Amino acid sequence: MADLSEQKRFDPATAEPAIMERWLESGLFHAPATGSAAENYSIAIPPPNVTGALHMGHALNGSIQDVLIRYHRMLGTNTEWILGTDHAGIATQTQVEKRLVEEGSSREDLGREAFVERVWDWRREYGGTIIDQFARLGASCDYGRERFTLDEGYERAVRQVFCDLYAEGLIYRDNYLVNWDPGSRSAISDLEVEEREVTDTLYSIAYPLADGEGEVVVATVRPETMLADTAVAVNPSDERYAGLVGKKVVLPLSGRELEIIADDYVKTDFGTGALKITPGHDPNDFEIGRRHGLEELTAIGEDGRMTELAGDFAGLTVAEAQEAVVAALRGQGLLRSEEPYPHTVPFSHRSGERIEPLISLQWFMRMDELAPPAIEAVRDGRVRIHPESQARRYHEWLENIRPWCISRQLWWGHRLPVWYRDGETWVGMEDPEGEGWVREEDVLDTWFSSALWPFATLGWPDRTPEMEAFYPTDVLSTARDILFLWVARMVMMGLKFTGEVPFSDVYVHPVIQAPDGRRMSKSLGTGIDPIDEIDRHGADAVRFGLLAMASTQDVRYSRERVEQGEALANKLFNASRFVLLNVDPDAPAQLPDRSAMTVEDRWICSRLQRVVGETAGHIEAFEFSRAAFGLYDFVYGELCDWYLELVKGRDFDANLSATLLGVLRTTLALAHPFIPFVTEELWDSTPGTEGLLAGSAWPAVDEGRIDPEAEERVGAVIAAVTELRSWRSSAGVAPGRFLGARLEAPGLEADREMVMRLARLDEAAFEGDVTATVAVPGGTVEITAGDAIDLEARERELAGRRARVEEEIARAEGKLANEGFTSKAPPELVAAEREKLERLRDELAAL
RNA sequence: GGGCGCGUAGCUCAGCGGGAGAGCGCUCGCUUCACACGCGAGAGGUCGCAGGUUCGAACCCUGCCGCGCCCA
Repeated sequence: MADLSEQKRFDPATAEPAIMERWLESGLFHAPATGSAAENYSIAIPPPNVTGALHMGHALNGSIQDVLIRYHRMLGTNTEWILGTDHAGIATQTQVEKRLVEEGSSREDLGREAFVERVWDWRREYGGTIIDQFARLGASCDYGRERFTLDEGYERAVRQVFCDLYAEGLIYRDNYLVNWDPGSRSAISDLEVEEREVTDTLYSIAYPLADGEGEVVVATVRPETMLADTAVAVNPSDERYAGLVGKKVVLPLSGRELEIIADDYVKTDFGTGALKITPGHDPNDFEIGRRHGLEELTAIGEDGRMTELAGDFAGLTVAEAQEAVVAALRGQGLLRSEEPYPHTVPFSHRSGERIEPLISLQWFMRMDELAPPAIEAVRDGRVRIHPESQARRYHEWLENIRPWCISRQLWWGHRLPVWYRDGETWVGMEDPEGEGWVREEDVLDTWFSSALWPFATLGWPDRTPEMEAFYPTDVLSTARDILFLWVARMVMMGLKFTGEVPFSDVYVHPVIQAPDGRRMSKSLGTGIDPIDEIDRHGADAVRFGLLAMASTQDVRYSRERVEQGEALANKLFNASRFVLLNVDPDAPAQLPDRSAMTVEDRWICSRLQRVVGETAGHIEAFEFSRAAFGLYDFVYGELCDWYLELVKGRDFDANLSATLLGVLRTTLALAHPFIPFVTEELWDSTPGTEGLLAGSAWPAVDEGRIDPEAEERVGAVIAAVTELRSWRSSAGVAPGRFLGARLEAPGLEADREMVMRLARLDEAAFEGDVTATVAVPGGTVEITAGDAIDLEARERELAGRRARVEEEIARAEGKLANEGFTSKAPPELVAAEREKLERLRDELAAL
């Protein structure tokens, strides 16, 4: 590293790449596949979308996982962080299709095989982007074991799972109402649908009774779907329609007759209380239709245009058809009203287009048998969800689980291992033999393959050494929004196919919002690129900032926190400079005996022991924000502000050198999981270290170094110096000026030198009239300031202080006079209150 | 409509039964021999509102107001 005496600041931009290089070369990130999963520690990264670029969520999650991984690696555990990307069916296909359009070509022009080859080209060229970005963050993943959900081995795992589930009847083909995304021309799952608020028009349409005796008025926002109506429903308890159930109406514009049925789903207070039923184009109607055995007609095709069933309207787009239908109804005098109607409707998360519910022949997976074991696994604690409150949502989702539509009308992905010939269907690990087989065109939902991630990445279905060593994994860290989409499915699949839960702890991290509280999103323009932030502030700063933000609730991105991290890295750098430039580098590599240490040495060691223990506890409890702040507070509030200042007057002998170096090494190790770069850089320059910090041991807590007496004494020194500085400032004493003073406080006697030096007081110069008396723990300091003080400022401040102390005395007296308090509050609290009162009275007297 | 969560210093957030905290910002002062990405000292809050429980409530309970997210 650069010459410490010259370099006054840590420069992440020059230091980071070289350090990452050393880590990668060391092989530390690559765990040997030895030992059992029970003794090893492993995390499977939530595979980022291969088309993706690192966003704040990745950066946060990467920082969290890296803290866990580095911490456990330092504990000496064989630690593996499994890295990889998922093939992101729709997103990747769309990306490549866009390029083809720019080239004046298209997917269809190329044909399936050539198109898929193009996607592979694309993936080879750009698929590594996000992996490189994780490296910028300092993520200590196993870059040598990178996996992709379309790898050959992975493909085999997917096929195995499909075939097994098919053989068991859990995977089947059926006509079903699916969320059709006209944008991607594919069915998508419920979870890829996003509800948005829109204002449509609610039309009331009269359906004449077939017997000519009046009409039934129905309300709908989608009049064009009436062409596929197969019933009209009313609530069975609705007296207005009691006599009509079982009768028929004539469907306008079509002439078909529809039966009036009764179903509880219909709300009596919505619209007219009569509902047109269109099983082919509405999810609720579909359910009602299945209950009543209604015909499922289709008036809208997969291309978003009206079908033959629509008669005169055939060929029109949905929007055009709506207009035409409304016009026709108006012409026939059947349109009773139209009013604006705000409601939420589904949109495709992928293409952004409005979902068209359509009936189509799709592949489904039954979840009702897989869900209960996954519920049980969380209930009995084999999988623990943090924070616990998230478990409830996991349960609710699994308890109400529905069949999962797993087929997608795409070319990029795992093509279903299904072949058809005449009426036959072939599903198997091997392709069918014989002529005339036609393979299913559809591919599997990307999440189907992602659900196998924790074990398919390790070579399942083979019993590989990797499976043995790293499965089940330990922790899965993720954002809330894929708790169902992914986490629940991994648990189900893990239990089903490996017999074990895929991880024992799920940590659900908060969502980082834009500084204005909106979602961070590229489309809203509210995104902040973590790589830009790393360029500006350094990876350590970004990591620290994000971890500090990672409390229990969603938070707005706070650049101040990142700057705080930057400051911390720099502070540590300079504290290290101070130590390294002053100590005897040949000092012993062990801490001196307690008996050979001064009180402040024992104090910092004691404090450091406690902080090490607390930090480990916070990491293990997934309390990253507390851990980060605890580290910051120690470095600033104890190590730099007090210990290094206390040490400045001393001779840097072997004992002090050994202590300073020991404290520095422990502090660097403690901070390493959070800010790995700067700590690694400094480690390299610190005597008594060997090899890389990333491969060194987490500091062992030495109970014998915990020293309540030293903590008490130095605590008193700090309190006294703080009081004295405050007095100096308010008295307007020039900061550099030494004043004569006499310390009269038995408790501080042994440490008077430290108090006097840090408060810039001089006992030898004590002479003349005492101009001020400052209360310090257990006594007073009398000061002879002569003309050094601004009397007026001092008097003003003194009056204020007196008032504050009097107020506190009054409060304490009031409390102690309250019999409820003295009799019911814990005795030690009452005693503490009495002590406090005495102290305050002393202080007042001193003032 | 159901569920979860949040309203604490100008801003972003900790604290979740016994003296209101941090970072940033602000004010004053400092070339104090590691750091001006620094040091020291300060100002600034009836802890959303109203009730209740308790000797004691920012913290527990109830209601209301405002905001966010998830599921219908």
